[in-house]
Amino acid sequence: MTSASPSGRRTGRPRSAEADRAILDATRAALVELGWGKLTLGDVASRAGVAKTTLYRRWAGKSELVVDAVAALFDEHLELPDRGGLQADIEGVVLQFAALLERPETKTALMAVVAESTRDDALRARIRSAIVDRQKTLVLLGRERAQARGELPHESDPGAADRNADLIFDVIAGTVLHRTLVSAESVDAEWARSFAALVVGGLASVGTLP
Amino acid sequence: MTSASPSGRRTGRPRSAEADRAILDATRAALVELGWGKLTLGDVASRAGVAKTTLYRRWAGKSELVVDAVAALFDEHLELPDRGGLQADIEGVVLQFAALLERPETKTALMAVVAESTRDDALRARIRSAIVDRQKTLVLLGRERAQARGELPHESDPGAADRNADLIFDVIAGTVLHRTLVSAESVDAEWARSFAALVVGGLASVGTLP
Amino acid sequence: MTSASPSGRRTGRPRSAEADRAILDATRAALVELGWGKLTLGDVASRAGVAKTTLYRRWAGKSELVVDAVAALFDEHLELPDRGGLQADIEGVVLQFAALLERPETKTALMAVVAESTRDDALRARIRSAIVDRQKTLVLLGRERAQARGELPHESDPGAADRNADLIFDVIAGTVLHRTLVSAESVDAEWARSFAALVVGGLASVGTLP
Amino acid sequence: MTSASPSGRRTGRPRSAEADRAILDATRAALVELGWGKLTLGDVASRAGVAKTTLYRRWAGKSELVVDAVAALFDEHLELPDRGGLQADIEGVVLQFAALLERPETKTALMAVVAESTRDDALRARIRSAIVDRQKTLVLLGRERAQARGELPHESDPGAADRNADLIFDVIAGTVLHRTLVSAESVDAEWARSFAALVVGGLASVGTLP
DNA sequence: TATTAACCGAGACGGTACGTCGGGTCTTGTA
DNA sequence: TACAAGACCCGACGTACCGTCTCGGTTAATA
Repeated sequence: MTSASPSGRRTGRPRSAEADRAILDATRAALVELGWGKLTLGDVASRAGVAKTTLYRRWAGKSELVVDAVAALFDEHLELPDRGGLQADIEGVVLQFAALLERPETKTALMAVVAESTRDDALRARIRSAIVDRQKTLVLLGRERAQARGELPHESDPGAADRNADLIFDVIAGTVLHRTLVSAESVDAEWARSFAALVVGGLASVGTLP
Repeated sequence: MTSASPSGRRTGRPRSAEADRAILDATRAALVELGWGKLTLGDVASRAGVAKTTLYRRWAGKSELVVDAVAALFDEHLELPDRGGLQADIEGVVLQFAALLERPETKTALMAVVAESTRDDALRARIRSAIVDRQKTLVLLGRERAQARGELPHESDPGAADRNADLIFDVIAGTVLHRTLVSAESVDAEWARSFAALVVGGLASVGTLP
Repeated sequence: MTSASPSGRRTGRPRSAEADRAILDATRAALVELGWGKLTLGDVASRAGVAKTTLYRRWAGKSELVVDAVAALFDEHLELPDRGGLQADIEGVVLQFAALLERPETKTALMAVVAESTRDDALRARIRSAIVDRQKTLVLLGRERAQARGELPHESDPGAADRNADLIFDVIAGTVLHRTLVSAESVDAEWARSFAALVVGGLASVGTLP
Repeated sequence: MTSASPSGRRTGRPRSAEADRAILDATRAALVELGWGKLTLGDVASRAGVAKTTLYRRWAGKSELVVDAVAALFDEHLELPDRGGLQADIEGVVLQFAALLERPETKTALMAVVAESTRDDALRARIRSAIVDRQKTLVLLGRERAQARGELPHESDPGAADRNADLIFDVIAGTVLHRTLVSAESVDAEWARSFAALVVGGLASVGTLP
């Protein structure tokens, strides 16, 4: 008897991990060269040296593939180094996020998959778990640090705390996104300083209210 | 600036204004039913009772058509009623913008055309002039009113004033956009109040700094 | 009023007769080069300088297209020159038919479409009207001539006459087909003479029976 | 002559004879259900409860497999019972051959593999040895019997005798094939009688010629 | 009022990509 | 070594849209 792995497939040739990697790399390269609109799955497959069927066996379509391809970039490039103070931490994450959004593959892909996700719940869930929620942990971590430093009070009502974190997350991510992709202007250190000051000021004033 | 465009055509049958209207209406209807991704120009044409030729004579492609179709909604539905105070004005515009973004045609279209525009300068310019700049005037108007009420100081340096308005615009538009489309959560009066308080608090604290 | 062609399409761009011709030519060329098995409609289209859609607008599939393409060859190359006697006429048509079946495009195509037609009634009808029935008229014409010459009696029962013609048709066409494609041996003048003698002898002996 | 083919493999697991049988049965079943055109080797393998590898180890492709599958039917169902006279013997073999060709698996397969064989010499050889030559022995046997009965003379020139047998074979097999598959009409006893009469009459008249 | 140039609908056209299917090969674990 | 399973590469399938191009026919400003 032995084995009987509960869910896993047991027989047949196993899927090639090499192929997975090659496909995601090819997807990012194609995004850089062609952008979302002109990217085709046939082209991705041939760049990856892989048959189209191999690609479709793993991903249901362009959107799902691109989400996974750019999610890896978010994992690699977003972190929250401790800069010693709340405003400096915010500046840091803003600059990091902006740098990510200015990469050609991210810039062209992120808005597109979000647009698709407005009509596709499964895709939205995938974006949320692969990209959005991971960014949000940075906000939570930043708050913890600020509270440890005494820069922010400990919130007594946990519901209010969550709402507050969500708000701050939308403010930071949304503002940088809009600046970068809609206004199409670059984020430099000075802009990051101004924006972080605004947020910190806002937090301070809100914190004083009951 | 009367009429008589010097090089304009003079003879022949003029274009049907009826057709323009029918096409834009059909575009919005198709966006609601199908979303950006599944919208096809052939379908728009047949909904509008119009030949594809007629459509292509007026718009270069899907993106341009959709920008014009949703721009009309922005023109119709965005304004800045005077609610008597800066924070209330911000709350009002936030709720209005959120309501617009929750319409199915806007939700699916706006991110998509922005995504396309990351690779197409002409499209970006069209979006800017047809949609973005018109929203920005609301920010400028709001500032004027707040200054007239004495809620905000007059900025002496015009460059700094512009930068400030741009920042506030990115904060407001970006946050609402992110909340609505990325976080996919609705904007209610309470959220609008919290967010507006944050912005006003931030503005106050920044205003006090040199 | 005037026109109103009852069934014909009136509006829109008319179909290109040039395309029809180019597609059939390309089909024959591809049959020669590749044979039935390796012939693809995409390749035919590109040889013809035509889009695949143009091809599919006219023909439902490979079989239908090939039937039409080879039918044209039958029309061009089968006739019944009067050689002055029944046996000589049969020899002539046998040689002609064999020459047709030895062309590479016919050889590879005819059996293939007949094979397909065993499962497709519409295809069988198409083959019958485009190819088979036209050959059969040669048999009927040959009989008329032979009767005019006094070589064959006039059949009094029309049903028996039809059955007889069908039989002779199956004998002639079938034997040549089998010799050429199944036995895969060539048909020369001597073989044609032997075969025609057999048929004429058989006819004579049958004719003497009640 | 038992086994022990000199160069044959000796070690390892021997091939399953069960699998061979299951594959050929599955092939015939699939031919009946799907016809040649829609028959796929993957489907045959799964019907047979066998991996595709196992199938490809034994046959090079669809054509070869189908030739073997239908050849078995020819072996089973063709024989030449002695009916006491040349014409009756011919009628018998005609009816038998026609019955075979009216089976769905034979009907759809035979023309298809012959069509393939026009471009594939190895396949043609396989068809010849597995199917055609076995039918031809019936013709030779029939001639022997007729000569024994005194219905046909002994041919002095062996070359002419071979040519004659080939001709009669093409006439009989070809005519039945054409009647059944091209004309798509059934072969009944009366048609068989007419046709056999024609052949016997032809043979008689030819026999009298030098 | 007649001319005439630009418009209009319909739909065929050459393309490109789609997502699926089948062919034949290869790579697992098991017998 | 064979076997079942199933992933692999390849190439064709038939469809859908793209944006362009004829068609025959209409319409309004101009001459």
